[in-house]
Amino acid sequence: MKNKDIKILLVDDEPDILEIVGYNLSSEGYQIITAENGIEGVKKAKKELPNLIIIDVMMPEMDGIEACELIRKNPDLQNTLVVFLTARGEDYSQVAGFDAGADDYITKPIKPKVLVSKVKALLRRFKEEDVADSFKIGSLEINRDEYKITSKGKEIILPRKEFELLSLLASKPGKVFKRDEILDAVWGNEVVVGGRTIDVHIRKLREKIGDDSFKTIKGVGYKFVD
Amino acid sequence: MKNKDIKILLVDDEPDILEIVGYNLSSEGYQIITAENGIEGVKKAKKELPNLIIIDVMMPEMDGIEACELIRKNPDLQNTLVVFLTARGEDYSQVAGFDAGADDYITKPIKPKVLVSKVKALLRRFKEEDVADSFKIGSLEINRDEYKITSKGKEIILPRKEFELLSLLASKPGKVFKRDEILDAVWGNEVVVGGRTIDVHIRKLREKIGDDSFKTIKGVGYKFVD
DNA sequence: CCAGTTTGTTACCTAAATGTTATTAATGCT
DNA sequence: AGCATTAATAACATTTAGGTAACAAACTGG
Repeated sequence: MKNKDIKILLVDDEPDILEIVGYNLSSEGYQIITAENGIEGVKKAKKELPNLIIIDVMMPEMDGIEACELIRKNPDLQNTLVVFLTARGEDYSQVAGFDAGADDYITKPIKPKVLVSKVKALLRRFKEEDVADSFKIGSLEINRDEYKITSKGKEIILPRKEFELLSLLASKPGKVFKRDEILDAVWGNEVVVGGRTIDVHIRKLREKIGDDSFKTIKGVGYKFVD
Repeated sequence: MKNKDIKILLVDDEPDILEIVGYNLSSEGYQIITAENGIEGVKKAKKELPNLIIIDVMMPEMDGIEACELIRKNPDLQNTLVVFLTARGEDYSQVAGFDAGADDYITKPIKPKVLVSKVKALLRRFKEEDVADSFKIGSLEINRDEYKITSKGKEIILPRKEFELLSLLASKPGKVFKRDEILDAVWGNEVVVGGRTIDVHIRKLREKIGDDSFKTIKGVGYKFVD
């Protein structure tokens, strides 16, 4: 999921805040929707189903806490992230906010950097859940995003090339990867390396993961077996 | 410490206020003690040693400011929190109140939700259990809200960047954070820092927290291990 | 079984990545 | 302003991943 597919709803009664926050987030590529009070905010949330809602705690008519509670009641918005804007020192709002189902809060005065990185961080979680770039093969567990490999419950640290080579082979157990394919995928098609390079890396993987996991098909390439 | 172990003293000459505040707080489980004037308030404070005192600024005989000053003089009440009740607009009392040693104030008319959240927030420090945004990793305890880190029971004070870096890495033990990710999260994606910046901060953390807790994955990034 | 070819293995080298320390710059606090 | 703390950088040291060479071993087809 790309940033342009992510909708963010901003709810604040101060147009200045809407503008500055909106500007900073849209320059990251996010789709921005705004609302100027809690009631409108809840309405738009239900209609637009944003991925993230940034809502001011202190607003006339309906405050952020109340709005958040309403939002949380809507089943379509269960997975929506809610972030509160609070004035520094309004400590209580954090507590009440978390009670109401907020995922995070940002204190005013707003620092664009903080704002953007917080939003990114929150949405990263969201993206990760979507993709889940990890898989299991027998006793082997590979998490590409976290760069983590677990073999028989034990964590193994692999250098980059080895990691990439393993995760390539293990991504399709049983498939024979030709040497050309491997070079393309792991080294890049521009890079030229010597003839023994792949072998050496395979060897290291055999040492660390287990000899039987890697089969050589002479004249063709290698395959990973469970 | 649980709510039922927390004592709150309410001091106000208006029985209505005592009742509404008392009701809302006792339904949160707090122990409530009341007093109808400043003199009685101070007396009960010394006797009961409450964790929190909510005291009206405007009272006959002895006003809240005076009472607060007396309370602060008592060594047994040094850690007691004092919150003032003031009518909106009585600006002077805030200033005078903080001088007198108040920790916070609440304006009338009292909104139960605001009151309760404010009290919760103030009392948070007494209750380590239900603190939001804090977590434990092995012998390490991180409380993001309070900017506090405890390692093996000993409190460690970390500067901002180090704190943020550590709490990032420790938030997902085992996950390898790529240098880019770290820069994004800790420094913000706009900031450009030199190539050795992360390393230097990692180094400081290794000094303070322990060398083994941080693993380097060359060409990728760092990870925190238990 | 033999010559040619492909792959395995080891040891070694180098560039790139990271570690370290000292110094400078920025920030915050009184 | 002046001190103390923190952050960033520069300069240098160290480490390691990754590549290679050189040789050994294994497979291949005839």
